[in-house]
Amino acid sequence: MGRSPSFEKGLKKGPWTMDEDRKLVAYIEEHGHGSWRALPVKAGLQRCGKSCRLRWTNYLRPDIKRGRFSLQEEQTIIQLHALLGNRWSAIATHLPKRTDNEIKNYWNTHLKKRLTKMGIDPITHKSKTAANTNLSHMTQWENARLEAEARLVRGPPRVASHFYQRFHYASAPFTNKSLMSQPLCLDVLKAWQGITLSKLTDLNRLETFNNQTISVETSTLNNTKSEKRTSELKISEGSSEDTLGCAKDGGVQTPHEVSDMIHQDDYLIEAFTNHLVNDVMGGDYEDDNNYWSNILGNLGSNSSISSIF
DNA sequence: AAGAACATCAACCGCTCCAAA
DNA sequence: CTTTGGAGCGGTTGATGTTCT
Repeated sequence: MGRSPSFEKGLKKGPWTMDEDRKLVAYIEEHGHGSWRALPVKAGLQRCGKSCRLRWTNYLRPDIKRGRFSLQEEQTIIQLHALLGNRWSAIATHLPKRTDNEIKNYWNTHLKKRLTKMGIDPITHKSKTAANTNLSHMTQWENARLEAEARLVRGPPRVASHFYQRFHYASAPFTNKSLMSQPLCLDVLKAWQGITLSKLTDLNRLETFNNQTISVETSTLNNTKSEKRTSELKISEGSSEDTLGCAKDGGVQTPHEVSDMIHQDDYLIEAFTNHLVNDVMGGDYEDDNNYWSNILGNLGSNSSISSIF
């Protein structure tokens, strides 16, 4: 492939100095970045345009959140990675203020190892061992949920394009500020998850899971911090019918059934969307609580999964 | 205390994509 | 239609920091 342009021109490489950072920030704040290729000369930097762009987008940009990833963010990354693979830039669009590079690094240094430790293949996101039935159960349910999310991420559904627009572009229909600034498809699924869990409580459909009740406190879009709900999930192990319960009309649906239903029934999406827009979106969900901490908290400190974290 | 091993993450490289000529 | 060049993406490297022996 030959030598890089920066080598040929004798441009500086390696870590950026504070002075270089200052020059780059000052220039972009005054003129915008414009053509990255032309920027270094105009800004008085001995760097290639590519290096400047990287430094700006991954480090100097003012709208970047740095530091430790929240467990909520971790969950989002894992879910999106299952859905999108190593498409870091696509994943980054769902994590406001995080860069693709940062997410990629975090995945490679933390999350990948953690999933491996849990016996989950970080590429396929499936349980590596048949013995790990609890996790595969969870994975199965998660997959059904992710399929629905994939539909929303990939493009407009066949029905009701106006609904899609209202979701995909967090704009006029919503007054909540937190909704204005980020893609909504994930939130749709969060809401769905919350609704599903709350329905479980309503219908009191409880099965057993290793004789253990996992109590999951859910904070959905319509739940403010002070109005969190607690749902009890009991999952039947050894039952021929997978029943990580999703209750509907008094019955219990398996993840497969839900997945099929999602595939076959666009009307469901519209109905759900309707419900979400009309009944749920009004609430403040900035305090949407933490998936992992709740799960782990309720599993207890003796749990083998807890020890991984 | 010192060196080895491991972890982290900023930065680079090579490649693809895509718009403009 | 083909070529060209800029922008962006994902994989990888390597400097630095931290932990272990």
